[in-house]
Formats: sequence, C-alpha cells, structure tokens
Amino acid sequence: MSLEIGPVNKASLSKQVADQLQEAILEGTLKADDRLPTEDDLAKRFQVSRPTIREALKRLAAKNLIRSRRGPAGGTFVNHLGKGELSEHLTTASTLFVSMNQISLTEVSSTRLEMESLCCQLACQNRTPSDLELMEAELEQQQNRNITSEEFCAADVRFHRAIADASHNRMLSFIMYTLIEALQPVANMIAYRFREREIITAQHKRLLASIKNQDSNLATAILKEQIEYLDQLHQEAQANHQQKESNKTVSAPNIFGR
Amino acid sequence: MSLEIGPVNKASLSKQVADQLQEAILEGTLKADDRLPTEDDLAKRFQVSRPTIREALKRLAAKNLIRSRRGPAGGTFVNHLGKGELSEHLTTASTLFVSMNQISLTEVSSTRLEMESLCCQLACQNRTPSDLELMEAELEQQQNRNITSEEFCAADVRFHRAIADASHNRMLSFIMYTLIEALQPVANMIAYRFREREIITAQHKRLLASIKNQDSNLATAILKEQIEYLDQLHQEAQANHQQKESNKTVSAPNIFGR
DNA sequence: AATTTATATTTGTAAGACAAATTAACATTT
DNA sequence: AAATGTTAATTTGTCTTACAAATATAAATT
Repeated sequence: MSLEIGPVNKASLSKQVADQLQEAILEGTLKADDRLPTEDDLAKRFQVSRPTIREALKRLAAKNLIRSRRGPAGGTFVNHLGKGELSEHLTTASTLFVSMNQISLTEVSSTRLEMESLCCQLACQNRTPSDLELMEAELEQQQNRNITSEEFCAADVRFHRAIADASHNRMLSFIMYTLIEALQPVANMIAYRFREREIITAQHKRLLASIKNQDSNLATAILKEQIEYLDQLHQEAQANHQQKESNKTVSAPNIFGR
Repeated sequence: MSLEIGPVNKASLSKQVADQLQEAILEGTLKADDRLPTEDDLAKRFQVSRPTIREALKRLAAKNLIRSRRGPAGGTFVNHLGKGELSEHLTTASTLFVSMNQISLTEVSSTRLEMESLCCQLACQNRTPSDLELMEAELEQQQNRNITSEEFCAADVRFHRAIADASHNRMLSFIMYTLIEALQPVANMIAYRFREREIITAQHKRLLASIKNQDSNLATAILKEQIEYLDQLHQEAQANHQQKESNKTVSAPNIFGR
C-alpha cells in the first residue's frame, strides 16, 4: 500500500531528456560524429512527443553539443568539441559575465596579462620546434601589408593561441583561448592603422625570439609591454567612441517597446 | 529590378529568435528579473508559432539566461547571473573538455596550482579585513568534527573561493571558481577520513595566517604543499577504484542499445 | 553514360487542443 | 470579522497532427 511516489520529478520532461542525452555524450556512450536516432525514434524511446524531444535537442544545440541536418542522410550528430568550439562557448559566458557585472575590459586585460605571462614562462620551458614554426608562420602573415585588418586580427589571435599551446598545459591553454577571444573586440577596435600593426608585429617578433632563446624574463617583459600598449590605445579609442555615442540613433526596432 | 534577397537567412527561426532575445539581455534592454512577454505574445510579435518560440526559450534556458514558472503570476524571467551561476555553466563546459580530450585531472590540478598561486600573491597584496573574516569563518566550520564530508567539502570550496575573491580581480576569481568546481570530484573522493581532514584544515590555517601577514612566498609554498598532497591521495584512490570498476554492472538501462 | 527527375527520409515550422500549476478573487463557514 | 475552502483565470508544459523544406538515393530519360 506504500505509494512510493517520493519526491516527484519536478524537472520538465524536455529537461530530463536533455540531461539524459548530455549524460550519454559526456560519459562516452555517444561519441563524436555519432548520429542520434531520428526525432520520431527518440520520441518513441523516451515515450514523449516530438516537440518535447525537439526542445531537449535545442537545449543541447545551445551548448554546441550537437548539430542537425535535414534530409535522408541528415539527422542529429554529436559535435566533436575541440578547444576552439568549447572556448567559443566559454567566451559567450565570460562576455555575459563582463557585461552583467560591469567589469571593465581593462580588468580582463590585467587578468590576461598575468595568465599569459604564466603561459610564456611555461612556453619557454616546453616549446617544441613545431610550436616555433607555427608562430613564425603567423608572424609572416602579419608582416604582409596587404591583408585586411580582420585578417590581421585573426593572425594575432592565432599567434597568441600558439603561445598558449606552447605551454603544453592543455587546461591552461583552454582558458587562455577564452581570454584571448574575450578581448578581441578591443583588438578589432585598434588594429586598423599600419603604424600600430607594425608596432605589434615588431613586439611579436621579439617575443618569439625570446621564447626561442628560452629567456622567460624577457618574454614576459615584452608581453607586458604589448598589453599595456593595447590598453592605452583602447582607452584613447574609448574616449573617441564616447562622443560618437551621444548622438547615435536607435538602429534596430525594439521588439519590447509598448 | 534588383531582388536584394542577398544571402538568405540560413539560421533556423528558433535560433534567430534566441539570438535576438540574448542580444536584448546582453545589451541591457532586458534586465535581471524582468519578465518577458508571454509565449503567445512573443509568437505574435516575432510572427512565428509558439513551438518555435519555445525552442528559442529552451536554448536560453540551457544557458541559464532565463527561468520559467507557470501560473498567472508566472512567465519567463531574466536570470541574474552572478559568479556562481555562470561558473557553474562554465564548469560543465570544462568538464566536457576534460572528458573529451582525455586530460587527466592531474593536468587540471597543475593548472589550478599555477593560477591559485597567482591568486595568493594578489590576495596577499589586496586582501581586506572582511576577506580575512570570511576565510576565518570557513576555517572554523572545517574544524568542527561533527560535519559530514559533504559539508566539509562545501566549506573547502568556499574557503578557496574566498582566496580567489581576496585577489580582488573579478575575472581571475571567476576563472578560479570554475577550476575549483572542476576539481570537486577529486576532493569528494578523498575527504572522508578525519586524519586527512585535519591535515587539510591545518594547511588552511597556515595559509590564512600567511595571507594575513602578506607573506606571499610562504602562502604559495603552502598551497603547493596542499595541492600536491591532494594529487597524491587522488592517485592512491584512483588505484583502488580501478579494481572496483572491473566487476561493476551497468546500472541504468541504455536508451541507445539495439 | 550523364543528366535530370522522382521519391523517400528527416528536420523545421505551424496550429490547435488539453493538462498542470499557480495566483487571485470570491464564497462559505466558524 | 477572520480564516478557510472553492472557483475561475492565466501561463507554461505537453501532445497530436499536419505540412514545408532540404537533401540523398534511386529511377528514368535523353
């Protein structure tokens, strides 16, 4: 006669389904590039309706855990999550954190300085020839005066990522990917003039040399120089931007206006 | 005669809606605890069906950006995202990263050591009296022999979070929250014996004193001692666990079996 | 043989209905 | 009059059914 109802499953069905699927992915039952059953199939297996399954899948899609394609050979597949994809995901979270807690980019920048210094020290110890080659390649890209500023910024990101990777501490470089990405808006704002590009490229050149020579003190000093330089440019740019902001008009129609 | 269709919006409707809503939250149009329009209302405003709106909302719910309640005073509300909620979100991502890239917890642990050392240095410089009080309070909790091991672990987490916060670099402490959380499984595994608890508590006591005295060299040394001690315990525990693992049976029915 | 055309499969979107939860107002009883 | 129970309204949660759009495979046609 004991009912054994216990604590009722309060979570919504779609959440329960999403959690089970995520668990399966995390645990390795579903590996990268595996194809999930079709939505109809999942609905039958979980004994819920297809919209419920879809809501669950959207939850996972928001986390970049799965991708979907239509058609006969389509379906839903498990994503292979490398540092890139996951840190992209992390970046949106830290962007949120920055915007909602009103942390200045300067504060983020100081964190980056500390952590990237750490990377540099480790990189000086652990860098391999192939690490150095990668950094050389990006450096050459940056020396080309014909690339757009977007391309320059992308090469800049890859250069700093290469430093992080050269630390050969995967967790650390994972976190660094996020910080580098989080500060891209700053880099985009300021890397449009040739003179600044040249300064940055020259710094990279010296930085690479010092890592090559395993001179970690010099490396961290150059890094500090660069980040402080960027901060300074950023503050100037922000001052200009403030003025433009004052007489700007609303561009997109507001969905939530009355 | 120019059609101007341009690149067709290839993203699904639910994704577009989700992106617009997220943008509104990020930008500040929708503030914390604001209530969104009802789903029917949103469907009308965005000119899509309610299931589409719901899929969009689930995407945001997966990111912990919103919460929903049923009923007349219910609806969908914007979450206030503090360090806690966001780092919880980050933790699942880094857990994924750890599990999918086969990074050993030892490697994560070494990253934590480096970063927490940095926190300690900054904490020695910047700690305020209220920071120290917080750490004292957690330390007293840990000295109580009557608490469960879960409570002990929780107090341990709060102690280390307090160190991170004492650095007064919010971005750094944000990242540290994630790392501390990511290593909780290890802590849970080993903090069940009184003897180990006492050793850890004693280390915390010395750590707190050195931060109080602003002796950053001593602080980082003690921290290193603790983390290496934990690593050692973890390796022993893992060796034991390997044996148990071999004769374990599948607990949950596999949804994806044939 | 190459190209085009059907066709089947699968996700994406829509509409309508009902269930469940929860609040607010109202009625009832003490 | 106050406490309590009841009802009604509102909102999210879920289900059902249907159709649209994309796309790979197989068939048909040139």
